Amino acid sequence: MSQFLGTHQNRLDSKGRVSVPASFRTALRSDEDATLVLRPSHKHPCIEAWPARAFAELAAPLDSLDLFSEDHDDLQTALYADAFPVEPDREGRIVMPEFLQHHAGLTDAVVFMGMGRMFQVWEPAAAARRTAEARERSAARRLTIPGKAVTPPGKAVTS
Amino acid sequence: MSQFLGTHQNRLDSKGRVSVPASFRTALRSDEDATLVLRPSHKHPCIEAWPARAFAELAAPLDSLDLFSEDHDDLQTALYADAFPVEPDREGRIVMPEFLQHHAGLTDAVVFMGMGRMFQVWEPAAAARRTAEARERSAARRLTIPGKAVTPPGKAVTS
DNA sequence: CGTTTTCCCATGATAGCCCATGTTCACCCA
DNA sequence: TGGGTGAACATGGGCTATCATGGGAAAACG
Repeated sequence: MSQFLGTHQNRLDSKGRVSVPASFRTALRSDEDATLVLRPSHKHPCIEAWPARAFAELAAPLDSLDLFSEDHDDLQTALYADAFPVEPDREGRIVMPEFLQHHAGLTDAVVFMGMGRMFQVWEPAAAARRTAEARERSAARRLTIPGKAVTPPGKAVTS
Repeated sequence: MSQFLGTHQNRLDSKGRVSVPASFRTALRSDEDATLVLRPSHKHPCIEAWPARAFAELAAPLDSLDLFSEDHDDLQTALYADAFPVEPDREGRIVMPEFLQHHAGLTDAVVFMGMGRMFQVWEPAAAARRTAEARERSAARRLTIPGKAVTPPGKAVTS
């Protein structure tokens, strides 16, 4: 299964490097291209990390938009301009661009949160808050994953 | 597909390992991938264990949800970030992540409860309380099993 | 030519792999 | 039907490969 699962904590060294958790690396290896695309999340103070492949798929819908529309322009800018491609070194580390460190408020320790197709990078305390919030809200609103693939998509989130 | 049935009790060793009950292992082997995905239940102080295959089916609908909805975000976080993939060693044991041991209040002995598509892992006393409660309430409300051999959609995932 | 970035090697810690053993359970045979 | 016997199971512990992390040397950059 090539998904990003679980939560891991590693350290930023003096050069701004962090080891990508081993399990995430193996998930990455299933892709032919080990490149990661880092971008600031626009919802949270964290960094999103997409495998190159997945990022491409994510961006693909852009092509269907009107090339000269405002929306297209904005989206394109938002999506591409803030993106940093990084390649893990042979030890499996990546360097966190200064800009992104600042966006996520990273200092010493960093937390990697698996999100399936991609993963997020957080400052530990912020990560704890976020997971607590997500757990709470999922439980409170009785969010549930629809059973089986039989369910027509759309009425997905049942109570 | 074979199912997880019955209740078994085993011990956590000093390294945090437990033997998965033999009958559950054979049920697992019917899958091509023996990986288990462990997650904290959000309804009970116990751990849910899903075969990789079943977990993938469970999570698949997430991809069809609106990428920008809050609900999707919360669900994704709650589902993936708290998930721990584990692979039984050749003796059929798995290591219980510290975090999950704490969530379920595990100390020495642990109870495995078959739940059909997946199974749960409990602290023995809590398991006893839970089964008693479940029996009682089923009897009181005269719950019956919905007809057909078809899996009831919706109910499935609620832990 | 100085400074920064990238590559490479070294090391301690950790987690996973593998072998060993006591015990229980099931099956077979007397 | 009871006892014996063998295999499967649960458990313990050692050892090795992998991982995370640090630092130094070479290369790129301005």
